[in-house]
Amino acid sequence: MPELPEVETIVAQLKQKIIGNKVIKVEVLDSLVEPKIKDLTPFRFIDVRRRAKYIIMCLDNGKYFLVHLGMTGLFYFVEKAQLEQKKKCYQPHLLATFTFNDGSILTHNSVRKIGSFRLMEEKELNMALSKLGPEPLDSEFTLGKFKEMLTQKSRAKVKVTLMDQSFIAGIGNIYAQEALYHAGINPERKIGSLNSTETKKLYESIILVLKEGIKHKGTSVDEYIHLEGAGENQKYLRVYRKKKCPQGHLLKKEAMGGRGTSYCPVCQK
DNA sequence: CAATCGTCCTGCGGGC
DNA sequence: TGCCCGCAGGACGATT
Repeated sequence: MPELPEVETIVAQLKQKIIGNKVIKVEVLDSLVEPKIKDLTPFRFIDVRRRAKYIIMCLDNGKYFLVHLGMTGLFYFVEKAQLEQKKKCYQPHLLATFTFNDGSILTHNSVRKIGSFRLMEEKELNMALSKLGPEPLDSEFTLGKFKEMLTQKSRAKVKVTLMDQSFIAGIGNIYAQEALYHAGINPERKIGSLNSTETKKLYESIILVLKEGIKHKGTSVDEYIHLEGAGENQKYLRVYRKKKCPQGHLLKKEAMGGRGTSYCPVCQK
């Protein structure tokens, strides 16, 4: 599922491929968006950004596409010369198509359609993003800041809190489990029970597993691929969808916050 | 305030 | 062999 590292990877590649290109045609298969895209073209993309798990595509007319990939959202960028031979890759589960003046296309696809693709004015965009917590890879996210944030949540379970987008942005079920294993913390622990050493370790582990994810261009389990193929981070996972931890201990799997959660009863205290 | 549940959606794998 | 069931889960709103 696309979390911070997956979205970061896609955004970096979109920047390379679409900034400055003139869009001459847009099709979005969503009854809420369709009326809004009348008379939108032509326009150019002037920037692509990430906030939490959202992709923000900035248009040169002051409008924005705010995209959430849900669990199965993908982008394909196809050069004009390859449109025919690559049909099988970009046709299934098609939700949106941008056609550029050089004949290349950008498509958005999603098997389960649990995501969103909205055209917004700046005010709406800021409203939609206003409730998100801090970015874990920002320089402003310091250990001191993290400790201060945790004091507001002392009775909540640590795993559920890491996945709370209003608490901290961009962490989902994969990287929450990976960070907790790396930090040696049981996902069911209450925030208030973490001592100073554990808090520091968790802070460092969050940053480490997210950076690992970006370095490997995301985790390709189920549908996720980036614009140039599959990610590699699934090769480096420690507990997510695993039977044993790297130490060889049998993992436990329990539902937490309605999500499957694997953890090691030996390594994670 | 915390936690859970239902909702959206569809492919796939397990079980019989 | 084929079919049905349930699981996978990000975000959000309602409920406990």
